Amino acid sequence: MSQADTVTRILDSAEQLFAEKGFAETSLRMITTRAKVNLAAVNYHFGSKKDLIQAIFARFLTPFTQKLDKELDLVIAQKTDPNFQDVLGVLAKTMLTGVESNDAYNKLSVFMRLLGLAYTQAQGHLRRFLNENYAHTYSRFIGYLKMAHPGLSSEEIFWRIHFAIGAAVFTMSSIEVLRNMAYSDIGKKSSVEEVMQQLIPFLAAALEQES
Amino acid sequence: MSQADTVTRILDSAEQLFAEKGFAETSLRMITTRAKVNLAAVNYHFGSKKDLIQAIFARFLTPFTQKLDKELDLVIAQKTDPNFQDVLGVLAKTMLTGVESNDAYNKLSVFMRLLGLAYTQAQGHLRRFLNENYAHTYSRFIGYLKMAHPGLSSEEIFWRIHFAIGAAVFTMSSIEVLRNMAYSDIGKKSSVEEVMQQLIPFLAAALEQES
DNA sequence: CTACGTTTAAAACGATCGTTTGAAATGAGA
DNA sequence: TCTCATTTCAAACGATCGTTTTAAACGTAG
Repeated sequence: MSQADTVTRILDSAEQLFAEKGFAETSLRMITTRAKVNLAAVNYHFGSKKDLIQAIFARFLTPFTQKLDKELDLVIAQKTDPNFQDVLGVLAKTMLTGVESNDAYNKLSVFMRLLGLAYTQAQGHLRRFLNENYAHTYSRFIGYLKMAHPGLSSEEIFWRIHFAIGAAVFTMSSIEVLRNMAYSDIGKKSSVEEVMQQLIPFLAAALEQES
Repeated sequence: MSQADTVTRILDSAEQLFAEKGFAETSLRMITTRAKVNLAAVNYHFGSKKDLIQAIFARFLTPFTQKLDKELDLVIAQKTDPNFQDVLGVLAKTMLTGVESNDAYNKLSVFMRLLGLAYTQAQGHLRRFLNENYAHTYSRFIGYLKMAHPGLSSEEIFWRIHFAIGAAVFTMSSIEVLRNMAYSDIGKKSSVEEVMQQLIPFLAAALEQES
């Protein structure tokens, strides 16, 4: 009972702090202080700092990829040849499921920032972990996109997807910096939701362009 | 004489290592070892690690923004009302000036990775530094984009530019990871140049879309 | 209540970090 | 050649890091 509390509080605090500062810049002492648990609790419950980082990604990604897999099953069951928008729609739907409140928007953007860090910061162990556990669903998703757009080469699909991921992840990664810049530039502080409503058509236009 | 060598060797080594590992993950001892200079040389010549980071950005950005300013002057002299492509073309031209060799491509991608880190990693001092020294040229550039596309609101311009920066910076930031992923996915290792030739039309399509 | 596995607590470990110190080496001008 | 400011060097500083250790507190089954 109190064990679960400790584990959850560590995960919550670490997630916040890692998203704010990055992995190397966040010490276990910061995490345990914010979580109001003993310093040794991280090593006791998770083993090491690396294992803690992987646990944070697993907590989000495992249910996420399960949900994504099921949604892909659904679309394929309805339509043997889903088009580009169908496939992208599955991703959008999965990402936004359960996202109604502003709070949920923030959780999503926190996790996208972590995803950005996973690419950006070295952390070889993390890339290995993500590859071993989630590459299957990722490949499946990319595969459907290829099938939906036979006119595009595999390379074009691959790079466009990652350009799009880049725009999304970078924006969410530095959204606080950007919102402050936007505020001083245009005098208005956009909400996270407003930013996403600008981002989606931007990505759609870029992904679907003719080559 | 030997001073300039020491300073330059430190800057070169630090630039490489920061781009590979990030700021916090790179120690002064790694830098001075690779540069083959004494550990104390960094503090002697630059003052502190923070000052070294700023010096690296200054070495690239100061001549870059000067060149960009001059190119903007040129375009304005020729055409009082440059269109969207004119303004974006200035940026592309400035970025690609002197970039013929593969080596120069790599230098450009190294610096874009550093720019990505500047957004991503906390480093409040760096954001302050960049803002104090280069915000003027940045604002000027954005201003011309607004003038060229009066149909778009300031917010739309702002966010689209940063979506595009995100796609570019993220791609260049994680280009080695992505090239390896692409290699295992599609069996071919794209060159940096090929990736940029895919990126440019992607960004153009996204930036210019009708709303 | 007692015994025992689980969890928490305080303290210390060795390693590494950025930075400072003081002396040795260097090199150009008088 | 001697002088003196500049630069390099080895060594050590205090601080902080992730991790380990050892014992105390806790909770539950017998």
